[in-house]
Amino acid sequence: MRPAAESRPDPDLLLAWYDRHRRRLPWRAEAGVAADPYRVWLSEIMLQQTTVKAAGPYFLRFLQRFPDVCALAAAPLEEALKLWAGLGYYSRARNLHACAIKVVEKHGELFPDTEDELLKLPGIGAYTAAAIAAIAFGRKATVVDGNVERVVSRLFAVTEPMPAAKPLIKRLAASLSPSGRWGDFAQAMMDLGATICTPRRPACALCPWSEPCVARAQGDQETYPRKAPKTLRPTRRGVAFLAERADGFVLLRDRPPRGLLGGMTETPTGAWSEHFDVSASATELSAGAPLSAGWRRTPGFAAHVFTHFALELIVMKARVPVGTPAPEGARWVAIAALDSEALPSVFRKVLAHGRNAA
DNA sequence: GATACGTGGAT
DNA sequence: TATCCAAGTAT
Repeated sequence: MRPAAESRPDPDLLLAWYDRHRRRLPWRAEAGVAADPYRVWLSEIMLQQTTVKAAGPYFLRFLQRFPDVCALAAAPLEEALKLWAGLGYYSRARNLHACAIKVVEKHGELFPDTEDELLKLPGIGAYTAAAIAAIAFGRKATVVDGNVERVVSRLFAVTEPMPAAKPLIKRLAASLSPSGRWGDFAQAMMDLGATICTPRRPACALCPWSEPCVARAQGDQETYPRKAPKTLRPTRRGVAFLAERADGFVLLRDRPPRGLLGGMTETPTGAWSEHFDVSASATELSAGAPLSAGWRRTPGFAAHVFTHFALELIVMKARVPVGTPAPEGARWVAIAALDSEALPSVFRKVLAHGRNAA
């Protein structure tokens, strides 16, 4: 017979732990100080599927450039995309900008303070609506992110695999109700998952809820949350074109407004396919080039891994005369100015690969 | 419900 | 090196 946990998790115990271990984060208000909804919103969008460490510098740069929702709404989308470059999931930046405009134009420059209204805004889903309602406005809300899913699945030993278990986990999470302090409680749940109830080697000895944790009692806490088998990640291949002018300019163009890396800047590239012919000649590879020039294949390739596929790009390189006009839709950009372009990491790799090649 | 959508760090 | 993972959302 398995040992059973003998009590239910006490929300006040978690809040007491939170008060002792509260982390200082760039977007987090000091204890007892009202949070700024704009900062809460901005941070929650940035933290979607993104580590605290990665989001931190971006948050500070955004806040400096766009101190409030009006500043963000008044700026062109391109400004926001440039500041977002490198952070990933670029639809977040597009929705962020759209949301700012909507808040200014339809909500009198104030974020709505209920989950239902927040949910109607672009880029705000179930998690973020609950998080903003609780953290920025102190509303009662069940905030369930990946941390909370892990904490709850262990507390109650939920054996149903993710993501099918999400509704059950939400109900179980909702059963953990503090008597107040909903924002602190939400952050405490997430902090517990981030620092104690970690995916691997959870620090159960330091956990305020180790006693009522069913998985801990069973000794199989690391096996939660259970997950369905993952699918394979295919490799796509293609060609990227690096045209470099003698005076230190490279050819860039803008990607379509939606979809993968939508609205961002790229080095011109052909189609990416799982059935790409790797043995093609330089002439064949140059067929999709943005302009005619002496294209040469550089050794190796620029490799990048996305969530649902890996990418290997052959980098074709050409030196062109200073007077060469940019083709329709493309533009010459000074190498010294690349840092201020909305260039995703994959294209920074292409540039590095091509420019390092002989 | 399944899939598209980035990136960099940890193990 | 391979895999997993991180404060999810939109379609």
